[in-house]
Amino acid sequence: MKNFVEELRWRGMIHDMTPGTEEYMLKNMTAGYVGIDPTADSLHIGHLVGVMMLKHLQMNGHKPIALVGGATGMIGDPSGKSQERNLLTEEALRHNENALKNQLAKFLDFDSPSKNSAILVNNYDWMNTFSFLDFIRDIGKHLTVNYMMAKDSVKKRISAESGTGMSFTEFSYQLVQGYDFLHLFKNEGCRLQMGGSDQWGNITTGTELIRRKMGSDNEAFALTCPLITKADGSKFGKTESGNVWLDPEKTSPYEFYQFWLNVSDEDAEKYVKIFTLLTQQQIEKLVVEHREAPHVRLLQKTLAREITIRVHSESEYELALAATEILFGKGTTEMLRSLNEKTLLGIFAGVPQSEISRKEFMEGIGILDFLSQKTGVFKSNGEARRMLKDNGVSINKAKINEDYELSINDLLNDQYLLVQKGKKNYFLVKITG
RNA sequence: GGGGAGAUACCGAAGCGGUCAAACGGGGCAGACUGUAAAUCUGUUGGCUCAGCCUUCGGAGGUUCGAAUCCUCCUCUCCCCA
Repeated sequence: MKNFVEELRWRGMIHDMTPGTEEYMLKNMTAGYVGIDPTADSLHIGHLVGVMMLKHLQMNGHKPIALVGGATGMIGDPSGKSQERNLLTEEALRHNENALKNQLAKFLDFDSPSKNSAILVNNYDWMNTFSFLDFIRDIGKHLTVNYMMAKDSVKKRISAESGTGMSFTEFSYQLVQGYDFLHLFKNEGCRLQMGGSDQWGNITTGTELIRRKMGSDNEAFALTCPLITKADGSKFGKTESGNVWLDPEKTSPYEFYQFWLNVSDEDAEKYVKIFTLLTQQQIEKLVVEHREAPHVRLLQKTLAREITIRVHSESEYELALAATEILFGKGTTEMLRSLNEKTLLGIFAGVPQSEISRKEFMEGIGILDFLSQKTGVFKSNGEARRMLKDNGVSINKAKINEDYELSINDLLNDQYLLVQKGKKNYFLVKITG
């Protein structure tokens, strides 16, 4: 067996683990699982650490299990939450489960002929038919409320500061998650649960339950990774426009690529270890090169390339790269004009778009009206006016001022206008009809 | 049930009869610098037909030439005592 734990260790992906985990895994092929809440029909990059842990698990010869928390998602994990969660319907759950599996397949091999093929399970399938009475008798009996109350996630919610209190439903969450582990232990021989460090409490409820129910010679293990942080203290995985999703409909490959490219130097060193499969030697070499010439942003580019190709595709990556070149590189009006329609649309796939009829355009539109009312680039005429005054608006990569008059000569491919607010915000306007 | 404090723009928070579209801080956006980074500096941050006008200070009324500021009622939040 390859040393899975060591692999995670040098990558900085271990926060805590139960004693004996490393020793056991060196000797035995181990099935391990990570739980994913099916609250949406796409993963976002916050899920990626868990997914990468499963990936390494499989690459090191162990068996990864992705557990979709259909049942637990219906309850809502109280960890780190200050409020009760909304509950999902079964229909939504199934839809989400499917979508998640497709995305996970980009990382994990679900169809391997070997014994460590990845599998996907949904705890709804075994919790669904588990009656309340059976559950509290067979499972609830094994753990004391005292034990459950001692968990941080519970303590925080019960304490006086959080005025809302905690429902019985959420209180029982850890027990349900704990039972998942027990179920997988019995049915899949699963001995390891992994997750973010905030999951430690929930995971150990599972190992505890297994020990009490199965006897102390049946060991189960917990392994958590540190919460991903950003050097500036803001939350990882969020941009101004919200979550960064794997689904190209929610976050375009271009935006996705940009997210990773914009990572700070400090974070890039961490992330390249966590989110790419490059070897230790390769990464060390990259880090050295990066430090010699930080402005080249070798780390960010490598990081962005690796993840974009894995999540999307080689060609999506090429397109994102081309878009980046034009938008931020030495992109000029001439370059824009030289693009054919297909390339143009490909590049700006993730950019907000709006339409104006040709008739209206030909009749002449005032620049203020165009920027606010007609296209929504700015919320109000006042804002548009200010930005023009501040030299913050470009059309087709050329700065314009308040006196600018739009004409047919501005159209790219005879029907598009590229409006730019500041350096980074693009809008594509299409002239229709 | 009794007593007290409060509700101001994206958020926090000043203002307590006119000079208030409302100080200050944070956040946002833009400009300069730069590596599409960080830090820094500058501008801007209700709307419009923009030296002017219109709508905003929990809601509804009222007093006044004039109200975010005073009065009445209502709604909500927080604190203390039972």
